[in-house]
Amino acid sequence: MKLITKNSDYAIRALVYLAKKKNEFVSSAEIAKKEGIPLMFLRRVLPELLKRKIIVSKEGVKGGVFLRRASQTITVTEVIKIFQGDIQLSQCMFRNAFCINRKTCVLRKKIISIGKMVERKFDKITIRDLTGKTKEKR
Amino acid sequence: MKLITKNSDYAIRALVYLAKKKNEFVSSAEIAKKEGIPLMFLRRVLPELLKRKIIVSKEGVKGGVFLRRASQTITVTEVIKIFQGDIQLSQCMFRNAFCINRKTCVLRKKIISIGKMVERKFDKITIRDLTGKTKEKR
DNA sequence: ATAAACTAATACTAAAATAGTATCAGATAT
DNA sequence: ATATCTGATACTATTTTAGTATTAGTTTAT
Repeated sequence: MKLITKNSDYAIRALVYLAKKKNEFVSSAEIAKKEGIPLMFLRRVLPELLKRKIIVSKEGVKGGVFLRRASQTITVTEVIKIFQGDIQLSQCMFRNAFCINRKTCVLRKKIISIGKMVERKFDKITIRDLTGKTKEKR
Repeated sequence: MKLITKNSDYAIRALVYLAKKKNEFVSSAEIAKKEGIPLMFLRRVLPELLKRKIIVSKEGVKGGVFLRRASQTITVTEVIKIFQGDIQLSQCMFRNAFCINRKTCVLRKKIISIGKMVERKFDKITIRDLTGKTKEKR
């Protein structure tokens, strides 16, 4: 049971890195190097963040990316959803024709609510929280 | 992000089925048929439950399995751990040599605590809870 | 105008996890 | 003796995740 894949992980790290450097274009090569992310992997991840308008990019020499939105408005949930979609349950609970109890299935309901809870937790974590610039909230 | 795999799912379903039928040997074929689980799959899952002493089995004609422990003592966490192991974090956070901040990494801490929370939630759900025989606790 | 430094898009391969199947040996009730 | 069951194990298929490579196009500096 893995909560976060490399896609999301790398994206989050990149965003945190950018949050620390705000207001200047940073190349993907720099981020990759500093954060230990495979460059080619990162270069497939960043355009997703661009499409969702989380970052701005500029092509060409002295190009790169930077944050488009304030780091405290970007949540971990948002990033995870881009790369991993919604939290999925055991799929047969939805699809399996044999599962007659689908509508009343207790486990299904419980798992859904646990998924929601995880989402809410991640929702409270912003990129800014991960920069170490803010004091931890309890 | 999938919370439960088929292994765990099928095992849980089988256990719930058994919990409803307590005190008689039930064949894996019956469980498979009634619960819509691929028979051969289930027959690989049940021995794991046997090893952990969650069920008792008898070979041969009129053989089968039944619950060894009271259904309210068997938790979903216990079953999930058998098949999925502990909740894993994003692994690079542990392994990646480049992650200098490992010890202080805020995200890592947060994910660990979220994982623990999920575990605690599943820990509160017993097989009995899933039989529909008990009234739901809030 | 052209070379170097950059991103965008896409196609591809590799590795790992998950899902499912098949086979054979042995136990037991009848 | 045989049909009905489990145990063990090896195998294949599918899906997801991870990572690489290629080509095209943009922009700055010279």
